[in-house]
Amino acid sequence: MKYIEKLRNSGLRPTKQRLQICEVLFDTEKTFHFTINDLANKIKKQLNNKISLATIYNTVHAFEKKGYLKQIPINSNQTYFDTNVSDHHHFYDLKEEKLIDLENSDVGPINILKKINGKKIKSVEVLVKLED
Amino acid sequence: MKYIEKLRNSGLRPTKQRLQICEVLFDTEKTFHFTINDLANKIKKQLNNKISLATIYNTVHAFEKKGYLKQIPINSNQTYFDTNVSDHHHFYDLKEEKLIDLENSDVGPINILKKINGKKIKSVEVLVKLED
DNA sequence: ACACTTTTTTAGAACCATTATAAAGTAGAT
DNA sequence: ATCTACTTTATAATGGTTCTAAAAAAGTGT
Repeated sequence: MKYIEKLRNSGLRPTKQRLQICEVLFDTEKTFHFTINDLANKIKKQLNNKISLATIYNTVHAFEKKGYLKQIPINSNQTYFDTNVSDHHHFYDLKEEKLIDLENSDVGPINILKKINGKKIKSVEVLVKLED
Repeated sequence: MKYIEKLRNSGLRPTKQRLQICEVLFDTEKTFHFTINDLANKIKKQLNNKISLATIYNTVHAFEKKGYLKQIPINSNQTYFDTNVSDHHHFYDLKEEKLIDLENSDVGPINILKKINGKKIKSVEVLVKLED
């Protein structure tokens, strides 16, 4: 299994559940956005066995901490995650309530001129809201 | 009262509660960021009478819909609002969990090159995460 | 001022995403 | 195989937000 080493290298034991969640998240041609609820449904459809909701939460947070997933900053009652961890941005279609990737090259270079003493910039995230 | 007309023009009846919330939100030298919980505490401190939490939620949402407040897109268990409704952005200090305004002039012009068919850009919001 | 309609406020219940708990199961090391 | 630390699990608890339905207030017409 190709994910065993990846997990072990991160200090995460390669359990059956984690490996299966890896398959659902990363064995896809395209990256995608999801909520925990989306992911739970996807897991139920794709796998024969059940994975507890608590495990899904734990695993997603563990993967996020290790940098295999990113949270998308957006106001919603649910938290959105992205399997695309490269530096990029998002459209948010307010009507359809859907996220669309915006590659870095689709957004001109962003230059933050203001500096805060003793703080470093960790990330710059752009959310472009769309209406009809 | 200076807020009576403002409310009436928006189709909101100028009730005692709404006027008092206006005072707390807009009778300040500087704009500020807040959660509903922050606002409820501020109201409790500044006013003698109690305003129901449901009313605070209703009012904040009404004001947001009318454009007197803005939601700040950030992942948190609470929703953050901003009394500064001008076009601007935010730093988010991850350690202190504090928001800092970033004026539009502090961020170079942002040019979204990608277009989505039949959709217009409603807003462009930048969140700059800070670490030590 | 009064009667009438519509909007607003309110306390409390309900909702629901997320987190905590604690017991059972599993992985890895010796 | 045994031991220890980590992981999974079902379920309970938490907590921000929304809903409900009754009481209060605001607006309108007379």
